[in-house]
Amino acid sequence: MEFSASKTNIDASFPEKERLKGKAEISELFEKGSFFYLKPFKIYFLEGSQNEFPRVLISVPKSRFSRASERNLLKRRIRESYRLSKASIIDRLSSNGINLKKIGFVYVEDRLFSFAYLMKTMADFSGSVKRSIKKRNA
RNA sequence: AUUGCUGGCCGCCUUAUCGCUGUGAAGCUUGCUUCAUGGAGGAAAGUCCGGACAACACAGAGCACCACACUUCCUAACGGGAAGACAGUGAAGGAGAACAAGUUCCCUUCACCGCUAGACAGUGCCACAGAAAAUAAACCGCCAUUUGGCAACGUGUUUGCUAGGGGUAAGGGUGAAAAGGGGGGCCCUCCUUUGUGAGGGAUAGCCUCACUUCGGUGGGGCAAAGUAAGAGCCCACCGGGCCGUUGGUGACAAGGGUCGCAUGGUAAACCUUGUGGGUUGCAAGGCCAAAUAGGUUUCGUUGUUUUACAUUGGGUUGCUCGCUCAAUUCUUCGGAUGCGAAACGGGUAGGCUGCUAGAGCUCAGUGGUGACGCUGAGCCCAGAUAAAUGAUAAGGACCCUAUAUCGAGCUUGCUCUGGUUUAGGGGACAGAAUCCGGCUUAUAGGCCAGUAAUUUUU
RNA sequence: GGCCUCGUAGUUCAAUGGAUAGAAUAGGAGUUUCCUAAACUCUAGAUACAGGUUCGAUUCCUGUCGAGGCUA
Repeated sequence: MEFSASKTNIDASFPEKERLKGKAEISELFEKGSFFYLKPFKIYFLEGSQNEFPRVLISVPKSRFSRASERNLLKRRIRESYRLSKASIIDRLSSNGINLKKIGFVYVEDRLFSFAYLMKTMADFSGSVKRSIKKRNA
């Protein structure tokens, strides 16, 4: 498939241009994007054109974790798990003809989950996106 | 050695892989790659104080408002710290006249602790209880010099009962507090002006000498106390007020004289006195600046309008608006408005700066009881911004629990201040956001010093 | 980042510094009723935590903890 030519670019890095920032950009995701629940996240996404890398937002609400160190720890774990499973996610989505522009991970559980659990969740991510899109179109 | 208290210090380490980010260098595809080298704390937290820095304001003084409040020192400054003073609490010891006891009070030592100016500048408050609660006060009692009534026989300047008035703070009970504290007010003689009289003695107390375990003990000397009743009256002592003296930089302490000395507590009630405080905060402030909308100026364009949607006067109506009638003024090279273009300035998103070399860190010497200061040498040690400093794996050290075994003890199958093995579990509190100095709060575990108690050994 | 306000029964609110902290409602028990509701009677239940000032603290002061709000 044609996307495989650019597959060399998909490594395990997480540079600044793959992060979602700025008030207008984030508002667009939350107002126009769709969402679904995948424990422990509420995941927002917005579809885009081909050959566009998804930009990612990670959010841990202050109301659930009042300690700044807990929020930092969770955000690092989420970012690390996304970074390590990014290649397989994009590969599987593009093979199904889905291109995402923006993704938002919002942590909605009250407990701190371990890194291994988050890795498992990331493995289910692409399948959940596919199901969500099918359900929305139906 | 264990446990407790106080103070100080540390707060996992190593390797590999994959990532994030600052700085420097090189390369080119000018925003990427490669290499090198940095990358959370003792509280980064709470935002409780104090500063630096920045913008704005500002002749000077007073009032108001807010904060602070023993003294001296440290400090850039502080509501912070150090050393002291004084008060309070606790413990131990001592004194505590005349039988014992030793509460309160007093003295000494040690520890802890204090938002510790002023309560004779003024105002307010002090519930309940209690007679009385702040200009003191008479409920039950007690007293007899007074007045009235009744009774008695001893017929009186009588005695008893009772009522009113007067005096009195010993006793009673209340309360957080009852007017500074705890004691004493004894014995004898004389006089007539029967008195706060004179004299003598005793005791407390004071002075002095010797000894001392510094707490006292012993010797000598001087030496208190008015009254019908009662003691808040009198006497001396401690404490206190006022005025000198001495010591201390000072808070204050010691001691002398004088005043019997009713006048409490609360200022974390109002208040008074003294000292200090301009306001806002790095999202301060400075610079660059897209798109869209709007502003100003210029140019272009016959798109629209310019005898009425203008002005003035009259009528209608109580008045206004409205309606209606009449008059006036201007002109195409002009005005108003629309459209298009350009420029200018403001300024949003966004970006850059402020931004990290500092009241800096380490070491050595030195002054000071100490907080801390001074001198010299060396060092550069986070700067993110939807917010970096991480994840995984392996190994090591540490702690806890259980098991097995060795050792020790004896009650001989149990115990442990011990050593080793195996298995399982644990690693806290917590994340820089302009920067410093403090305070407060959270914190698994470990180390050091001082101190108290207990046990063992010498 | 900066600033302000408030914590009282399960809930909503009271209470000059003065004694057993009050009321409504919810809860529990009982009376009434064939049963339930309503009504009536009784009952348990709280000053966020710690320290201080005071004879005495919900109230005054200080510090923690928690909740809510304002500002850019």
